[in-house]
Amino acid sequence: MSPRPQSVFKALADPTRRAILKSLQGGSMTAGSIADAFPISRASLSHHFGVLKAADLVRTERRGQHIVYSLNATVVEEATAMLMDILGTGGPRRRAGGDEDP
Amino acid sequence: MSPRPQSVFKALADPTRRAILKSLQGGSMTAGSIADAFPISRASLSHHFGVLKAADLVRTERRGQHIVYSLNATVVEEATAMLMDILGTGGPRRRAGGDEDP
DNA sequence: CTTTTATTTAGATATTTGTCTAAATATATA
DNA sequence: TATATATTTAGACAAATATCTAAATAAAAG
Repeated sequence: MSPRPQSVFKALADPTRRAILKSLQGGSMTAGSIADAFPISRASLSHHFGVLKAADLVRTERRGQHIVYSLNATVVEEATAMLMDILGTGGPRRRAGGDEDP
Repeated sequence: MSPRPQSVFKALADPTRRAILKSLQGGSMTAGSIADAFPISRASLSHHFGVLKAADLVRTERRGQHIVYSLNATVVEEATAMLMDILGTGGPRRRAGGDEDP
Protein backbone atom coordinates (compact mmCIF):
# COMPACT_ATOMS: atom_id res chain seq x y z
CA MET A 1 0.00 0.00 0.00
CA SER A 2 1.61 3.21 -1.18
CA PRO A 3 1.36 6.05 1.28
CA ARG A 4 0.06 9.45 0.21
CA PRO A 5 2.79 11.44 -1.57
CA GLN A 6 1.99 14.23 0.80
CA SER A 7 3.03 12.30 3.89
CA VAL A 8 6.20 11.15 2.14
CA PHE A 9 7.36 14.62 1.14
CA LYS A 10 6.42 16.06 4.51
CA ALA A 11 8.48 13.34 6.13
CA LEU A 12 11.41 14.08 3.85
CA ALA A 13 11.23 17.79 4.59
CA ASP A 14 12.90 17.43 7.98
CA PRO A 15 16.70 17.19 8.07
CA THR A 16 16.72 14.90 11.11
CA ARG A 17 14.43 12.48 9.34
CA ARG A 18 16.52 12.52 6.18
CA ALA A 19 19.56 11.78 8.33
CA ILE A 20 17.71 8.90 9.97
CA LEU A 21 16.93 7.43 6.58
CA LYS A 22 20.51 7.89 5.51
CA SER A 23 21.71 6.11 8.62
CA LEU A 24 19.58 3.16 7.58
CA GLN A 25 21.19 3.06 4.17
CA GLY A 26 23.73 0.47 5.21
CA GLY A 27 21.27 -1.78 7.00
CA SER A 28 18.67 -1.79 9.72
CA MET A 29 19.27 -0.39 13.20
CA THR A 30 17.55 -0.35 16.54
CA ALA A 31 15.79 2.81 17.69
CA GLY A 32 18.41 3.27 20.36
CA SER A 33 21.41 2.98 18.11
CA ILE A 34 19.88 5.45 15.72
CA ALA A 35 19.13 7.79 18.58
CA ASP A 36 22.75 7.72 19.72
CA ALA A 37 23.67 9.65 16.60
CA PHE A 38 21.30 12.54 17.26
CA PRO A 39 21.46 15.30 19.86
CA ILE A 40 17.74 15.32 20.60
CA SER A 41 15.70 13.39 23.11
CA ARG A 42 14.55 9.82 22.57
CA ALA A 43 10.99 11.02 22.69
CA SER A 44 11.63 13.46 19.87
CA LEU A 45 13.32 10.75 17.87
CA SER A 46 10.35 8.52 18.48
CA HIS A 47 8.15 11.24 17.08
CA HIS A 48 10.28 11.30 13.93
CA PHE A 49 10.09 7.52 13.71
CA GLY A 50 6.35 7.83 13.80
CA VAL A 51 6.33 10.29 10.93
CA LEU A 52 8.62 8.05 8.89
CA LYS A 53 6.48 5.04 9.66
CA ALA A 54 3.29 6.86 8.70
CA ALA A 55 4.90 7.65 5.36
CA ASP A 56 5.96 4.02 5.09
CA LEU A 57 9.52 5.18 4.61
CA VAL A 58 10.66 2.76 7.31
CA ARG A 59 9.54 -0.62 8.52
CA THR A 60 9.80 -1.91 12.05
CA GLU A 61 10.27 -5.24 13.70
CA ARG A 62 10.49 -6.03 17.38
CA ARG A 63 13.49 -8.04 18.55
CA GLY A 64 13.29 -8.62 22.23
CA GLN A 65 13.51 -5.28 23.94
CA HIS A 66 14.54 -3.56 20.75
CA ILE A 67 12.64 -2.19 17.83
CA VAL A 68 14.58 -2.59 14.63
CA TYR A 69 14.09 0.01 11.92
CA SER A 70 14.83 -0.54 8.27
CA LEU A 71 14.59 1.62 5.20
CA ASN A 72 11.75 1.02 2.79
CA ALA A 73 13.64 1.79 -0.38
CA THR A 74 10.55 1.43 -2.53
CA VAL A 75 8.94 4.54 -1.11
CA VAL A 76 12.13 6.55 -1.47
CA GLU A 77 12.23 5.41 -5.07
CA GLU A 78 8.63 6.49 -5.53
CA ALA A 79 9.47 9.94 -4.20
CA THR A 80 12.40 10.09 -6.57
CA ALA A 81 10.09 9.18 -9.42
CA MET A 82 7.70 11.96 -8.41
CA LEU A 83 10.52 14.49 -8.62
CA MET A 84 11.56 13.17 -11.99
CA ASP A 85 7.96 13.46 -13.06
CA ILE A 86 8.17 17.17 -12.31
CA LEU A 87 11.16 17.34 -14.62
CA GLY A 88 9.31 15.41 -17.27
CA THR A 89 12.44 13.64 -18.41
CA GLY A 90 14.20 10.41 -17.55
CA GLY A 91 13.22 8.06 -14.80
CA PRO A 92 10.29 5.69 -15.17
CA ARG A 93 8.56 5.80 -18.54
CA ARG A 94 5.56 8.05 -18.59
CA ARG A 95 3.94 5.92 -21.25
CA ALA A 96 4.37 2.36 -22.38
CA GLY A 97 4.24 2.99 -26.11
CA GLY A 98 7.88 3.95 -26.45
CA ASP A 99 7.55 6.26 -29.47
CA GLU A 100 9.85 8.70 -27.79
CA ASP A 101 13.22 9.67 -29.17
CA PRO A 102 15.93 7.59 -27.46
CA MET B 1 24.64 28.94 -6.31
CA SER B 2 22.92 25.91 -4.77
CA PRO B 3 20.24 26.61 -2.18
CA ARG B 4 20.24 24.81 1.13
CA PRO B 5 18.76 21.30 0.80
CA GLN B 6 16.53 22.18 3.67
CA SER B 7 14.76 24.98 1.82
CA VAL B 8 14.37 22.76 -1.24
CA PHE B 9 12.73 19.86 0.59
CA LYS B 10 10.55 22.19 2.62
CA ALA B 11 9.43 23.79 -0.61
CA LEU B 12 8.68 20.39 -2.13
CA ALA B 13 6.69 19.32 0.91
CA ASP B 14 3.64 21.34 -0.10
CA PRO B 15 1.28 19.84 -2.69
CA THR B 16 0.35 23.21 -4.15
CA ARG B 17 3.99 24.00 -4.74
CA ARG B 18 4.65 20.65 -6.33
CA ALA B 19 1.69 21.28 -8.61
CA ILE B 20 3.09 24.70 -9.48
CA LEU B 21 6.39 23.13 -10.46
CA LYS B 22 4.60 20.51 -12.48
CA SER B 23 2.65 23.20 -14.31
CA LEU B 24 5.97 24.74 -15.31
CA GLN B 25 7.17 21.47 -16.77
CA GLY B 26 6.02 22.39 -20.24
CA GLY B 27 7.45 25.89 -20.22
CA SER B 28 7.37 29.18 -18.37
CA MET B 29 4.15 30.86 -17.30
CA THR B 30 3.08 34.14 -15.80
CA ALA B 31 2.07 34.29 -12.16
CA GLY B 32 -1.50 34.96 -13.19
CA SER B 33 -1.84 32.06 -15.57
CA ILE B 34 -0.42 29.74 -12.94
CA ALA B 35 -2.80 31.17 -10.39
CA ASP B 36 -5.79 30.47 -12.63
CA ALA B 37 -5.24 26.77 -12.05
CA PHE B 38 -5.43 26.97 -8.26
CA PRO B 39 -8.40 27.60 -6.00
CA ILE B 40 -6.53 29.80 -3.54
CA SER B 41 -5.99 33.53 -3.47
CA ARG B 42 -3.34 35.28 -5.53
CA ALA B 43 -1.73 36.41 -2.33
CA SER B 44 -1.38 32.83 -1.14
CA LEU B 45 0.02 31.82 -4.49
CA SER B 46 2.49 34.65 -4.26
CA HIS B 47 3.59 33.27 -0.92
CA HIS B 48 4.22 29.90 -2.54
CA PHE B 49 6.14 31.58 -5.35
CA GLY B 50 8.31 33.18 -2.72
CA VAL B 51 9.07 29.83 -1.12
CA LEU B 52 9.91 28.31 -4.48
CA LYS B 53 12.11 31.26 -5.36
CA ALA B 54 13.93 31.09 -2.03
CA ALA B 55 14.67 27.44 -2.78
CA ASP B 56 15.80 28.46 -6.27
CA LEU B 57 13.33 25.97 -7.69
CA VAL B 58 11.97 28.66 -9.99
CA ARG B 59 13.39 31.68 -11.71
CA THR B 60 11.53 34.85 -12.55
CA GLU B 61 11.66 37.46 -15.23
CA ARG B 62 9.54 40.55 -15.56
CA ARG B 63 7.79 41.05 -18.88
CA GLY B 64 5.79 44.20 -18.87
CA GLN B 65 3.11 43.87 -16.25
CA HIS B 66 3.71 40.18 -15.90
CA ILE B 67 6.17 38.12 -13.96
CA VAL B 68 7.16 35.02 -15.85
CA TYR B 69 8.06 31.96 -13.82
CA SER B 70 10.14 29.08 -15.09
CA LEU B 71 11.31 25.83 -13.59
CA ASN B 72 14.91 25.53 -12.48
CA ALA B 73 15.42 21.91 -13.39
CA THR B 74 18.90 21.80 -11.91
CA VAL B 75 17.64 22.15 -8.36
CA VAL B 76 14.96 19.52 -8.88
CA GLU B 77 17.70 17.25 -10.16
CA GLU B 78 19.79 17.98 -7.10
CA ALA B 79 16.88 17.02 -4.86
CA THR B 80 16.46 13.82 -6.84
CA ALA B 81 20.14 13.11 -6.34
CA MET B 82 19.77 13.62 -2.59
CA LEU B 83 17.01 11.03 -2.48
CA MET B 84 19.09 8.62 -4.47
CA ASP B 85 21.90 9.25 -2.04
CA ILE B 86 19.64 8.01 0.74
CA LEU B 87 19.16 4.82 -1.22
CA GLY B 88 22.90 4.36 -1.64
CA THR B 89 24.62 2.78 -4.59
CA GLY B 90 24.91 -0.82 -3.53
CA GLY B 91 21.32 -1.58 -2.62
CA PRO B 92 20.13 -3.12 0.66
CA ARG B 93 22.64 -5.12 2.67
CA ARG B 94 21.98 -6.65 6.06
CA ARG B 95 19.62 -6.43 9.00
CA ALA B 96 20.38 -5.65 12.60
CA GLY B 97 21.31 -8.78 14.50
CA GLY B 98 23.36 -10.04 11.61
CA ASP B 99 21.58 -13.36 11.24
CA GLU B 100 21.36 -13.00 7.50
CA ASP B 101 23.16 -15.21 5.05
CA PRO B 102 26.52 -13.66 4.15
C1' DC C 1 -2.17 62.16 -14.75
C1' DT C 2 -5.64 58.75 -13.73
C1' DT C 3 -7.31 54.28 -14.16
C1' DT C 4 -6.79 49.45 -14.95
C1' DT C 5 -4.35 45.17 -14.64
C1' DA C 6 -0.79 42.19 -12.50
C1' DT C 7 1.62 40.91 -8.64
C1' DT C 8 3.49 41.33 -4.08
C1' DT C 9 3.52 42.77 0.82
C1' DA C 10 1.42 43.45 5.41
C1' DG C 11 -1.04 41.90 9.11
C1' DA C 12 -4.08 38.49 11.26
C1' DT C 13 -5.32 33.79 12.40
C1' DA C 14 -5.83 28.81 12.77
C1' DT C 15 -3.17 24.67 12.16
C1' DT C 16 0.87 22.00 12.10
C1' DT C 17 5.39 20.91 13.70
C1' DG C 18 9.56 19.86 16.49
C1' DT C 19 11.01 19.81 20.86
C1' DC C 20 10.93 18.93 25.78
C1' DT C 21 9.89 16.41 30.45
C1' DA C 22 7.33 13.01 32.73
C1' DA C 23 4.84 8.93 32.61
C1' DA C 24 3.48 4.61 30.51
C1' DT C 25 4.31 0.22 28.12
C1' DA C 26 7.03 -3.87 26.74
C1' DT C 27 10.59 -7.06 27.33
C1' DA C 28 14.45 -9.24 29.66
C1' DT C 29 16.82 -10.76 33.68
C1' DA C 30 18.19 -11.37 38.65
C1' DT D 1 8.24 -10.83 41.57
C1' DA D 2 11.11 -6.92 41.33
C1' DT D 3 14.27 -4.21 38.69
C1' DA D 4 16.61 -2.59 34.73
C1' DT D 5 16.57 -1.43 29.82
C1' DA D 6 14.31 0.09 25.48
C1' DT D 7 10.92 2.58 23.35
C1' DT D 8 6.63 5.05 22.94
C1' DT D 9 2.84 8.06 24.53
C1' DA D 10 0.89 12.17 26.81
C1' DG D 11 0.76 16.87 27.52
C1' DA D 12 2.71 21.40 26.95
C1' DC D 13 4.77 25.10 24.31
C1' DA D 14 7.20 28.04 20.96
C1' DA D 15 8.06 28.42 16.16
C1' DA D 16 6.81 27.75 11.51
C1' DT D 17 3.20 27.45 7.93
C1' DA D 18 -0.82 28.17 4.77
C1' DT D 19 -4.42 30.83 4.24
C1' DC D 20 -7.19 35.03 4.08
C1' DT D 21 -8.43 40.25 3.29
C1' DA D 22 -6.75 44.70 2.52
C1' DA D 23 -3.28 47.66 1.04
C1' DA D 24 0.88 48.69 -1.65
C1' DT D 25 3.76 48.61 -5.77
C1' DA D 26 4.76 48.29 -10.88
C1' DA D 27 3.69 48.80 -15.49
C1' DA D 28 0.40 49.72 -19.28
C1' DA D 29 -3.51 52.11 -21.31
C1' DG D 30 -6.46 55.83 -21.87
